[in-house]
Amino acid sequence: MRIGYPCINRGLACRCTHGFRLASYSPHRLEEAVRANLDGLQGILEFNAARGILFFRISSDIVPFASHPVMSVRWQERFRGRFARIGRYIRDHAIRVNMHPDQFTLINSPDEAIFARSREELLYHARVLDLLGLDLTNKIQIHVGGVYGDKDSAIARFVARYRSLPERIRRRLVVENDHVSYSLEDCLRVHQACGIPVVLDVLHQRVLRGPFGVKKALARAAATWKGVDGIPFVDYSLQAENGLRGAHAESIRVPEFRRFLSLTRPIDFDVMLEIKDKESSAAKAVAAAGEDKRFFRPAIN
DNA sequence: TCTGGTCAAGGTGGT
DNA sequence: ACCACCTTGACCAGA
Repeated sequence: MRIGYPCINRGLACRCTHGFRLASYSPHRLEEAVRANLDGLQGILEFNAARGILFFRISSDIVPFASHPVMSVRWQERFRGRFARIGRYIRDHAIRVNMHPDQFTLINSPDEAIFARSREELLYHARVLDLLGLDLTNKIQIHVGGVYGDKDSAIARFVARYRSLPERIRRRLVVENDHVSYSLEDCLRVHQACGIPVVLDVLHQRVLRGPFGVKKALARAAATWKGVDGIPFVDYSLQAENGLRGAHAESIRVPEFRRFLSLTRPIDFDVMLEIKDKESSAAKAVAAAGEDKRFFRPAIN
């Protein structure tokens, strides 16, 4: 079990999310942003590794506008060496990473142009992980997408489109349940049809299916992962206690997290904490999980 | 230097 | 038909 957080470290000055407006695009601007993002990523990974936080979601902004027609820089060649160095650091420190293209990436849209753009966006994400030289346990997670008035045909379209994707994308792609349209059960149907591994989002699952059965949900999601995919991971977030519906909590609630750990024993999995205060909650979760036999400690050297 | 409106992309659901 | 919300940060124009 590794524990991590997505994209942003709130305490460090380092960031890997430097961007700019499309209107201000220039090759120089792009190169500056990527350089700063790679430096920032390295800094965040070092911060994390020193604290036993060995799971991290790399921001899709690492190369701004990578799949947009405006892109005119051969960024893969330009930054090959820097990506390779960071990748070596990731491997040497037994870190696992993932990426999560945002909600505009829809492989089941009836609109072929939207699918084509989504495929390009997925290809970009695969290229980043390939440039880092990371194995197939480092995943790209997306949602099933829209319903378009008919869930059965929307799922069938997802499956057909998934099968048509290049192996380079398919081998890293995993699908996550959402809190509006596609429940865990829906994602398992998708898995049955095409073999894609399923990421459990613990909060979304509770929203759509009620408060019970976390372990069963996890066991069913875990069964969709093959050896080459590594152990499964989950997205863990929690509702703000007195906030509006859907509002995410500011900070982890350790007793609740401990219950989650004990409830899911002995299944081994990694945990992505989608919580506002990021590395601060991750450090608390690492401390809480330190007592757990599943928690991963790399050999020190 | 500070502030707040706005940012590539789509879909859903409420009015 | 239209608009807010998604999750939230941070860019950038205008003061």
